Amino acid sequence: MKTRTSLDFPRPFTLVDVVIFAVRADRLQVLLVRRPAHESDPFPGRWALPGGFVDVARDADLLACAQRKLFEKTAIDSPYLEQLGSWGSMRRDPRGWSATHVYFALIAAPDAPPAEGGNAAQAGWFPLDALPGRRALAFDHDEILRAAIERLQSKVEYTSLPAFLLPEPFTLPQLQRIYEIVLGRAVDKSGFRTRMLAMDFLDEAGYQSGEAKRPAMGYRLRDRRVPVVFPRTFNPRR
Amino acid sequence: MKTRTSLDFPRPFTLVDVVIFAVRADRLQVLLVRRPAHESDPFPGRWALPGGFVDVARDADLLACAQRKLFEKTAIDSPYLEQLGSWGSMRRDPRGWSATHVYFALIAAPDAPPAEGGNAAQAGWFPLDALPGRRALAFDHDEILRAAIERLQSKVEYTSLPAFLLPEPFTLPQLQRIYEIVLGRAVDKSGFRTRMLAMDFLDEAGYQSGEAKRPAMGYRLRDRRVPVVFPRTFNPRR
DNA sequence: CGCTAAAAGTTGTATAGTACAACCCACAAA
DNA sequence: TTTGTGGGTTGTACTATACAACTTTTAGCG
Repeated sequence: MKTRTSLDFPRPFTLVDVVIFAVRADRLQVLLVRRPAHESDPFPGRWALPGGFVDVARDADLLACAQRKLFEKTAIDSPYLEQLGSWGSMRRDPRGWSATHVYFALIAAPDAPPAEGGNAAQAGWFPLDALPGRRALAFDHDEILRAAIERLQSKVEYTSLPAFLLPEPFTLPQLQRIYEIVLGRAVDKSGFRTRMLAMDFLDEAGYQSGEAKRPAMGYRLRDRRVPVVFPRTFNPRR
Repeated sequence: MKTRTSLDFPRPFTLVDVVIFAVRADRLQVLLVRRPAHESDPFPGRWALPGGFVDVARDADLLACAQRKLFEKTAIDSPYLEQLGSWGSMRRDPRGWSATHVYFALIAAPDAPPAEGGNAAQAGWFPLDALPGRRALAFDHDEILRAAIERLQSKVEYTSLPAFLLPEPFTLPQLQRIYEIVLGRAVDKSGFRTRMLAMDFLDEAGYQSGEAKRPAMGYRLRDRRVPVVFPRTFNPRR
């Protein structure tokens, strides 16, 4: 290895992309945007994760950049946001060596379609079981999205992550439903309740009437910044 | 947001750093290297994580770059290597906006000091309880190192990660010792064994005599690429 | 006004997986 | 041959939970 005293060498592109999850219509969905149609752009017209180049003048750091990109697409300014990982290689972008820092966000389901935010790019929600076909996304976004889904599903087994997919206050049956949707299987009601309440991360917020037959207790997260980690996973006795 | 048709805008620096862990002398240790002493370099003479700029000509992707940097420092070519995360901001490097992709590696303890690899940089192993003082590392490497330690310790609670810190074949008592060193607390022998064997990720490799009084069964990992995830954490009855 | 359906929430039981502790076993050194 | 040390096993108590049956509270309706 040579010691580099000069900084005069080629630099890769630096990007930030965001995988935005929400539960809409009882299904886990992801927000995708369409690439511009100009033939001069890579992957014109293809669906892609929202994101783009870091702007060294505007973005103080990677997280701020991710928050900016998320806000531009959803007008949501304080979602749950965690770093997923980074992908970089000389091949992933035809324009040259590029590396993207990927975050994943969990937001409460908006009923309306995504805000167009004044910018021309189309955006759309895609249920995970109805994604654009394999290899259909731009760049390596197929692979990134798979990694995000895997991370989400595995963390849902042993954390309170799904709580970030609901607007507050939410009830325990609602929360359980989200767990079942993300995990793709039924969860026992009794065990679920004792576990959630035992972890002591929820604050009561009064009974929620009107939603169902009998009013259910509403809860808020005591700390919206970080999920709670359970000491065990949910283990059905197969 | 403007659509960027031109690629003529400033790019951040792109780096890769590696946090290399090993257990030596019954303590968890990290490999650090000294920054060059030139006053023109940032943080001259300070300890830092091994790493540096991505070389767009040599490095096919981020992982390859991390492997290269690790090999240059340790001459080890197939350790356990996983991505830790990335850190990027306009402030972390005085030379300008920079982003580093950080990997963490677990290697079997080398008895010899780190290979100097022909390059002048000094390198040294530091036990976690005897690190250079707070704020002593270059860049934001203090923060990165703390994150790496946190990730390692939390994953050790519920994965087979410590197995990558031992040369094969290893015995269960040896493996248990590594768990105890990393976790910083005693682990029950009986429970440890049943758990490890129940997870079915070890292959017997014959009795290892000479190590202790009574020969112990040696084991090899069935799959050296990925750690095994346990359904529960170790939970002493406080 | 009471009956009924449906969802919220509770209670009870069997069981799996350990934490803890006491034990036996194989070898090496004296 | 004895003895010490670490490897490995066995046995018991306990805890969380999976599963299932149950009670409670409301809305809707005749």
